[in-house]
Amino acid sequence: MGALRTPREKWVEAGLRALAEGGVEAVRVEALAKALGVTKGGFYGYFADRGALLTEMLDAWERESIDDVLERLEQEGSDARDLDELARQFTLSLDHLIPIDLAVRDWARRDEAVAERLRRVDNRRMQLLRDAIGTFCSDPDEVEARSLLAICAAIGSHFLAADHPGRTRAEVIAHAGAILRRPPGDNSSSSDR
Amino acid sequence: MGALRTPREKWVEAGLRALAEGGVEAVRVEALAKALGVTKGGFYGYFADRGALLTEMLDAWERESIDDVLERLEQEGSDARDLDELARQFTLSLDHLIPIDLAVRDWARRDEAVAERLRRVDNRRMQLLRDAIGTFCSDPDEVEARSLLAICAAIGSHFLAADHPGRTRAEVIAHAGAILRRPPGDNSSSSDR
DNA sequence: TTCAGGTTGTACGGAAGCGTATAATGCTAG
DNA sequence: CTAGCATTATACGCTTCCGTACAACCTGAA
Repeated sequence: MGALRTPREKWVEAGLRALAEGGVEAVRVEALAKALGVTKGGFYGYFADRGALLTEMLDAWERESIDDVLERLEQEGSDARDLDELARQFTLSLDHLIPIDLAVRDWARRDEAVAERLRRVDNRRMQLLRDAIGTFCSDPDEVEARSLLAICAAIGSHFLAADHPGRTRAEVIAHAGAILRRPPGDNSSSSDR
Repeated sequence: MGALRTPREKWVEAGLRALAEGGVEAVRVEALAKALGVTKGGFYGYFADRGALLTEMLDAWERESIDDVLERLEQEGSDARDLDELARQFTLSLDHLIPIDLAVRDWARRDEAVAERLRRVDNRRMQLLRDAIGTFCSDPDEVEARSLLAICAAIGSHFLAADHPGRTRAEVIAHAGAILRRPPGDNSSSSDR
């Protein structure tokens, strides 16, 4: 057989890179070919059309986003129920995934199939947060609200352009994490008993 | 003179509608013309090119986003320092602006000029939040962190696809607001005295 | 070495989209 | 009513992109 010079996976990788940098609209067959140093000639041997590549890209992203984080947490003996550790693993393993993640979120607003995948990923992450926060917080409503704040901070801070005079964004985020980790005091207005 | 059938402003409005629905890439001259029931013939009498329209769209968005909210707050006698009231006015006046806002955020990740405008808007909103939260919170670091959590929740919840079993997203948001409004108890780990 | 297979380059047709040029149109003032 | 002028429609050239067709090419096996 002929050699497999730029295999299927290369196209997916290049597609995800383009997605991260320029959004869905930047995922163009001919542009990816140029980035790979070939022409689009071989592309249609692997994929029916551009849509097929986009689907496969989402498959890869969903797998990495869910499996990688979970495996990393479960296999390295770290405690998934520690919010600190969770945040660290998130930012570590998601590091290169974040730009893709953000692009997918915008994409999902206009494509229901993408939204469905994002829902699976987000539900998975929310459950990790609930478990972690549940270790020091008994009221389920409070757990849910804190989890929402945590994941919104993780997402939203990348979409936020505001400055923090005299501070670093990372410092403010750290303080926000401390707030969410604070055990609810008796001054809580909710019926916590 | 001839009549002004589809004035400059119509193009900007149509552009913002397209931006809200499909992102920057959906702002196409010929598509806007069709949406306005005309052809692109007259477009280039008002705008040098597509970029000029985009700039003008950003002008309009920035003006509305900042001025409208501020005027609404200052003129209606409502107390800008009440977080509840602030949140209400935000969701009210930003209601139809939210889709545009989200599209601009994604756009800003790839265009420094857009990021600069977004920074102005976000800084303005952050200051409103700081003022409101500062009324019941003395530690500046704590104020900053809570403001960040608040604005990230406002933004991020629109990019989040997760479900909240047995609850409404609005209910969880309401609880999150209650957390952020909770005066810091003595169990705070910060040097708050 | 030769040949058959998959793989790639090149060329094509068609659809959008931009921006320009020019003709048609319809107000509106005089 | 008419002439002038702003507005609009139409047509064009250009570019980019998609997807297809086919020829050229490599590679490994016979």
